[in-house]
Amino acid sequence: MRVRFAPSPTGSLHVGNARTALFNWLLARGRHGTFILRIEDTDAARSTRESEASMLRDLRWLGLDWDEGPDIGGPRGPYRQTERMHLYRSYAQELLAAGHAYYCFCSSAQLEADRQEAAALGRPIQYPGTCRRLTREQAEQRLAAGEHPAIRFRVPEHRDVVFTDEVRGDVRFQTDVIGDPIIVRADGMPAYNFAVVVDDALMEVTHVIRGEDHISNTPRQILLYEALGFTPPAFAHLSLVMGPDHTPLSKRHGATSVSEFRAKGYLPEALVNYLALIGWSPGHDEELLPIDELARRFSLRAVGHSAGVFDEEKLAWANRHYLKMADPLRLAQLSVPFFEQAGVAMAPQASGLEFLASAMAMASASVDRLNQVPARLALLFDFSADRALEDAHIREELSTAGARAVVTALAGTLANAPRLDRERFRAAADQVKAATGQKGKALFHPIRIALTGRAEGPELDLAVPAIDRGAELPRDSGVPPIVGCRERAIAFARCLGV
RNA sequence: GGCGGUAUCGUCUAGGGGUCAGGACACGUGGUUCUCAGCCACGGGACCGGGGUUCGAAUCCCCGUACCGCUACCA
Repeated sequence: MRVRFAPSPTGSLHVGNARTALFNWLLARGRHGTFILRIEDTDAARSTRESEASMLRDLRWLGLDWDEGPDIGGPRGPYRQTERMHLYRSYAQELLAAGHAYYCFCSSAQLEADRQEAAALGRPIQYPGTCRRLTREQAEQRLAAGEHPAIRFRVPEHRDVVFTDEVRGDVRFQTDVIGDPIIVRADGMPAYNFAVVVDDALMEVTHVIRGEDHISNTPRQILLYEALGFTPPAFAHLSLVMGPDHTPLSKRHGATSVSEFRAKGYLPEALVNYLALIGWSPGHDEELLPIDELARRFSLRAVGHSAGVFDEEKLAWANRHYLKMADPLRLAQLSVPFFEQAGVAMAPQASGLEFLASAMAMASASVDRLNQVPARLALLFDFSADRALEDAHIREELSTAGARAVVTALAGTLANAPRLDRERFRAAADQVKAATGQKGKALFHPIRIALTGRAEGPELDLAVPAIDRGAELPRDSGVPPIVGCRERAIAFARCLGV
C-alpha cells in the first residue's frame, strides 16, 4: 500500500489538511504501507519555498513522518511537481498524439464570455468545445503563427464513470456534464488534474485519500488514467472540517493553521488525537489514544461521511489530558518561549529548566495550554506584599483578627524554618493551626495570600516547595529571582502591621 | 443553473428494522477537612421533513429541504 499527502505550498499547513495528512499516515502506518509526501507547486504565483519548509516542519512537529519526499528523496522522485516537468510534457505529447488531447487557442476573455452566456441561458457552465474540432493542420498553422495554446483533455461523450469510494461507496458521473479540462496551461505548466494523475500513477500510489472537495475531479482523473493506460488507484474522500458556523474553517474562526495551534501552546499529540476524532472514531467509547494505537485501529471504512465542526473546547480537553501525561522536563523546555513572550526572562539553562520542570506540576494540572503556564507560575517570580494588599479582595480576606493571627503566627513559625518541602510545610501549617485555632479555609487562605501574594493559585503543598526551591537557585540559573516563603511571610506580616 | 456529496444531543460521535438511542466535549447541580482546575456522582439535551416498504422505520427506498463541494489556463 502506498499513500500520499500532496499539499500546495501556499501559506501554512491548515488543520483540515493536517487531518488529511494524518488519515493517510494512520492508514500507511497501520498497514505497513508507504507514506509519500509530494509538493504540488505548479501554481508559480502562489507557491513558495518558505511555505513548503513550514509545512514540512509542521508535519514533523505533528509526528507525521514520510518515507519518500522532497527532502529525503525516494525511488519514485522527484517529489516536487516543478521538478517533474519533463514527465508532464512527455505524457501530454502522448495524449496529443493519440488524439486524447487537443490544443485550445481560446483566450481567457473568450472563455469567460462563454461562461457568462451559458449562465445567462441557464445552461451547464462548461467548456463549449470550441477548439475540439480543430484539425491537426489548423492547429499546426496557429502554432506556427506563434500562438501559445493550452492543451485540453478530450472527455469521451455519453459515458458513465463509476468508482467505488472507500468511504462513500459507489459514485457515478455522466461524462456529458464534464467539460474538457485543461491539462497543460498556455505557459506550459501542467494543471492539477493532469499532474496528480501522472504523479500518482508514476509514484504507484495505491490509495488516494484526500478532501471531499476533490470528489468531482475524480471522474476526469479516472478518464485520464485510462487514456494514459494506467490503472486508477482506490479513492477515498474525506469530509471537510468546518467552523462553528458550519462554513469552511477559515481565518474568521480564529486559529486555523497547525503553527498557530503550536504557538498557542497545544501539544502535537493532543492536536493529532483530536484531529483523528473528527470524522472517525476509534470505537469502544475510547477517544484519548496515542498515535500508534490510532494507527492500529484506523480504517477507511469507519470514516464518517459528514463534515465535522472544529471544536477548540474539545481540543483543549485533549490538550489538558496530554499535559498531565507529559514529561515535566519536556514541558519546561516547551514553556521557555512562552515565558519570554510573557516578559519573564527565562534562559533555557539546565538548572533553570530543572527548576521549571519541578514547578510544572503546579501548572500542568490546571492549565489548558502552555501559553497559560507563565501566568500560572507568575507567583513564583513575582511577589510583593505591598501590591497584594492593594487588592480589595485580599484586604477583605485579611480583615479578620483570625486571619491576621494566622499571618503573624506563620511569620513567627517560618522565621527560623529551613527550606520547606511538603512535609515541613504541613508541619508548619499545623503549628499555625495550633497557635491560632484556625482551620480549613480560614487557615489556608491567609497562608496562601502571605506566601504567594495571591488569593488564588495552585495547591499550597505544590506551590510552597517550588517557591523555596526557586529561592535557592544560583544567580546564573536563568531563573528570575524568587523570594522564599520565609521572607514572604515576614514581609507580609510587617506590611499588615502586626 | 447543472452535477456530486452529506444529514443522530449545541459540538464530535456509537449504533442500526424491535435499544431506556450509548459515549465524549461543553453546560447545570452536588460531593471532595485551601481556591481554580482535577476527580466522583447526578442532570438536561438528538435520530431534518414528508411519503413508501414492513406487524414494526431513527435504521431500507423515494421525494423534499438544508448545508457543503465541483462546475478555473487554483489546487
